Amino acid sequence: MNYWLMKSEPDVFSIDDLKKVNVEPWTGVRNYEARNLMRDKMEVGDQVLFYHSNAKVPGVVGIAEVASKPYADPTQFDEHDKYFDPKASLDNPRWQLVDVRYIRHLPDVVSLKEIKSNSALSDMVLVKRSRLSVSPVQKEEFEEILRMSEEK
DNA sequence: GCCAACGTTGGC
DNA sequence: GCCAACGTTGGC
Repeated sequence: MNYWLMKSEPDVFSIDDLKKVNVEPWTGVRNYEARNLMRDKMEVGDQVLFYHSNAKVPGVVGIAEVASKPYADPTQFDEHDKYFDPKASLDNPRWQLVDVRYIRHLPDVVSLKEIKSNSALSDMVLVKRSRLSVSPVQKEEFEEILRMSEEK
Protein backbone atom coordinates (compact mmCIF):
# COMPACT_ATOMS: atom_id res chain seq x y z
CA MET A 1 0.00 0.00 0.00
CA ASN A 2 1.40 3.35 -1.11
CA TYR A 3 0.31 6.89 -0.29
CA TRP A 4 0.16 9.87 -2.64
CA LEU A 5 -0.86 13.49 -2.86
CA MET A 6 -2.59 14.69 -6.02
CA LYS A 7 -3.32 18.33 -6.76
CA SER A 8 -6.31 19.73 -8.55
CA GLU A 9 -7.56 23.26 -8.98
CA PRO A 10 -11.04 23.40 -7.46
CA ASP A 11 -12.22 25.79 -10.19
CA VAL A 12 -11.39 23.06 -12.69
CA PHE A 13 -12.06 19.85 -10.78
CA SER A 14 -12.80 19.87 -7.07
CA ILE A 15 -13.28 17.19 -4.43
CA ASP A 16 -17.04 17.83 -4.78
CA ASP A 17 -16.77 17.09 -8.48
CA LEU A 18 -14.96 13.85 -7.68
CA LYS A 19 -17.70 12.89 -5.24
CA LYS A 20 -20.33 13.42 -7.95
CA VAL A 21 -18.63 11.28 -10.58
CA ASN A 22 -17.11 8.80 -8.10
CA VAL A 23 -14.32 7.77 -10.50
CA GLU A 24 -12.32 10.15 -12.67
CA PRO A 25 -9.43 9.60 -15.11
CA TRP A 26 -6.62 11.89 -13.94
CA THR A 27 -6.11 13.59 -17.30
CA GLY A 28 -3.76 16.43 -18.13
CA VAL A 29 -0.60 15.57 -16.22
CA ARG A 30 2.20 16.82 -18.48
CA ASN A 31 5.16 16.52 -16.18
CA TYR A 32 7.45 13.53 -16.59
CA GLU A 33 8.12 13.00 -12.92
CA ALA A 34 4.43 13.00 -12.05
CA ARG A 35 3.73 10.72 -15.00
CA ASN A 36 6.42 8.29 -13.95
CA LEU A 37 4.93 8.01 -10.48
CA MET A 38 1.52 7.15 -11.92
CA ARG A 39 2.95 4.82 -14.55
CA ASP A 40 5.55 3.01 -12.50
CA LYS A 41 4.67 3.27 -8.84
CA MET A 42 0.93 3.47 -8.33
CA GLU A 43 -1.11 0.40 -7.52
CA VAL A 44 -4.85 -0.09 -7.38
CA GLY A 45 -6.01 0.68 -3.85
CA ASP A 46 -3.25 3.14 -3.00
CA GLN A 47 -4.52 5.98 -0.81
CA VAL A 48 -4.51 9.54 -2.13
CA LEU A 49 -4.62 12.90 -0.38
CA PHE A 50 -6.76 15.14 -2.59
CA TYR A 51 -5.25 18.64 -2.58
CA HIS A 52 -6.78 21.89 -3.78
CA SER A 53 -4.18 24.12 -5.44
CA ASN A 54 -4.80 27.67 -6.62
CA ALA A 55 -7.62 27.79 -4.09
CA LYS A 56 -8.65 30.41 -1.57
CA VAL A 57 -7.24 28.06 1.08
CA PRO A 58 -4.79 25.71 -0.57
CA GLY A 59 -4.67 22.39 1.26
CA VAL A 60 -5.73 18.77 1.62
CA VAL A 61 -9.52 18.43 1.41
CA GLY A 62 -10.23 14.73 1.07
CA ILE A 63 -9.21 11.14 0.55
CA ALA A 64 -9.33 9.22 -2.70
CA GLU A 65 -7.83 6.00 -3.98
CA VAL A 66 -6.12 4.74 -7.09
CA ALA A 67 -8.84 2.93 -9.03
CA SER A 68 -7.09 1.57 -12.12
CA LYS A 69 -3.80 0.46 -13.52
CA PRO A 70 -1.99 3.08 -15.61
CA TYR A 71 -3.14 3.61 -19.18
CA ALA A 72 -2.63 6.19 -21.92
CA ASP A 73 -4.20 9.60 -21.26
CA PRO A 74 -6.76 9.93 -24.09
CA THR A 75 -6.56 13.74 -24.14
CA GLN A 76 -3.06 13.59 -25.67
CA PHE A 77 -4.54 12.21 -28.93
CA ASP A 78 -7.39 14.72 -29.28
CA GLU A 79 -6.28 17.72 -31.32
CA HIS A 80 -9.19 19.76 -30.00
CA ASP A 81 -8.27 19.15 -26.37
CA LYS A 82 -6.12 21.60 -24.48
CA TYR A 83 -3.90 18.71 -23.45
CA PHE A 84 -3.33 17.54 -27.03
CA ASP A 85 0.29 16.54 -27.59
CA PRO A 86 1.37 16.48 -31.25
CA LYS A 87 4.38 14.36 -30.35
CA ALA A 88 2.22 11.57 -28.95
CA SER A 89 0.72 8.84 -31.10
CA LEU A 90 -1.51 5.85 -30.44
CA ASP A 91 1.47 3.60 -31.15
CA ASN A 92 3.74 5.63 -28.92
CA PRO A 93 1.81 7.45 -26.20
CA ARG A 94 3.73 9.85 -23.97
CA TRP A 95 1.33 10.39 -21.10
CA GLN A 96 -0.10 7.82 -18.76
CA LEU A 97 -2.74 8.26 -16.09
CA VAL A 98 -4.71 6.31 -13.52
CA ASP A 99 -8.35 6.53 -12.49
CA VAL A 100 -9.03 8.06 -9.07
CA ARG A 101 -12.01 7.11 -6.90
CA TYR A 102 -13.66 9.30 -4.26
CA ILE A 103 -13.46 7.98 -0.70
CA ARG A 104 -14.44 10.87 1.57
CA HIS A 105 -14.03 14.50 2.47
CA LEU A 106 -11.87 15.34 5.44
CA PRO A 107 -13.86 16.80 8.33
CA ASP A 108 -11.84 20.00 7.88
CA VAL A 109 -9.34 21.33 5.33
CA VAL A 110 -5.72 20.85 6.33
CA SER A 111 -4.19 23.96 4.84
CA LEU A 112 -0.77 24.27 3.27
CA LYS A 113 0.01 26.81 5.94
CA GLU A 114 -0.73 24.29 8.70
CA ILE A 115 1.24 21.60 6.91
CA LYS A 116 4.24 23.93 6.62
CA SER A 117 4.08 24.82 10.29
CA ASN A 118 3.97 21.18 11.46
CA SER A 119 7.54 20.03 12.05
CA ALA A 120 6.48 16.38 11.62
CA LEU A 121 5.68 17.22 7.99
CA SER A 122 8.77 19.25 7.12
CA ASP A 123 10.08 16.52 4.82
CA MET A 124 6.90 16.22 2.78
CA VAL A 125 7.56 16.33 -0.95
CA LEU A 126 4.65 18.78 -1.16
CA VAL A 127 6.64 21.23 0.95
CA LYS A 128 10.00 20.66 -0.69
CA ARG A 129 8.84 20.43 -4.28
CA SER A 130 5.95 22.79 -4.43
CA ARG A 131 5.30 22.55 -8.16
CA LEU A 132 4.99 18.76 -8.44
CA SER A 133 1.32 17.87 -8.95
CA VAL A 134 1.60 14.19 -8.03
CA SER A 135 3.87 13.39 -5.12
CA PRO A 136 4.63 10.48 -2.80
CA VAL A 137 3.57 10.66 0.83
CA GLN A 138 4.90 8.65 3.76
CA LYS A 139 2.42 6.59 5.77
CA GLU A 140 3.26 8.65 8.85
CA GLU A 141 2.64 11.88 6.94
CA PHE A 142 -0.67 10.60 5.64
CA GLU A 143 -1.79 9.65 9.13
CA GLU A 144 -0.61 12.94 10.59
CA ILE A 145 -2.71 14.89 8.11
CA LEU A 146 -5.81 12.83 8.93
CA ARG A 147 -5.14 13.42 12.61
CA MET A 148 -4.77 17.18 12.09
CA SER A 149 -8.10 17.31 10.31
CA GLU A 150 -9.92 15.30 12.97
CA GLU A 151 -8.48 17.37 15.80
CA LYS A 152 -9.99 20.61 14.59
C1' DG B 1 -2.63 39.85 -11.03
C1' DC B 2 2.22 39.31 -9.74
C1' DC B 3 6.14 36.82 -9.83
C1' DA B 4 9.58 33.22 -8.06
C1' DA B 5 10.75 28.69 -8.97
C1' DC B 6 11.67 25.57 -12.14
C1' DG B 7 10.77 22.41 -16.13
C1' DT B 8 11.06 22.32 -21.29
C1' DT B 9 12.55 23.65 -25.84
C1' DG B 10 15.57 24.53 -29.39
C1' DG B 11 19.58 27.02 -31.45
C1' DC B 12 24.25 26.61 -31.57
C1' DG C 1 25.70 19.30 -24.13
C1' DC C 2 25.08 24.18 -22.84
C1' DC C 3 22.12 27.64 -21.79
C1' DA C 4 18.92 31.51 -23.04
C1' DA C 5 14.26 32.01 -23.84
C1' DC C 6 10.01 30.67 -22.82
C1' DG C 7 5.98 28.57 -20.52
C1' DT C 8 3.71 26.80 -16.41
C1' DT C 9 2.66 26.17 -11.57
C1' DG C 10 0.80 27.80 -7.68
C1' DG C 11 1.28 30.69 -3.40
C1' DC C 12 0.33 35.10 -2.10
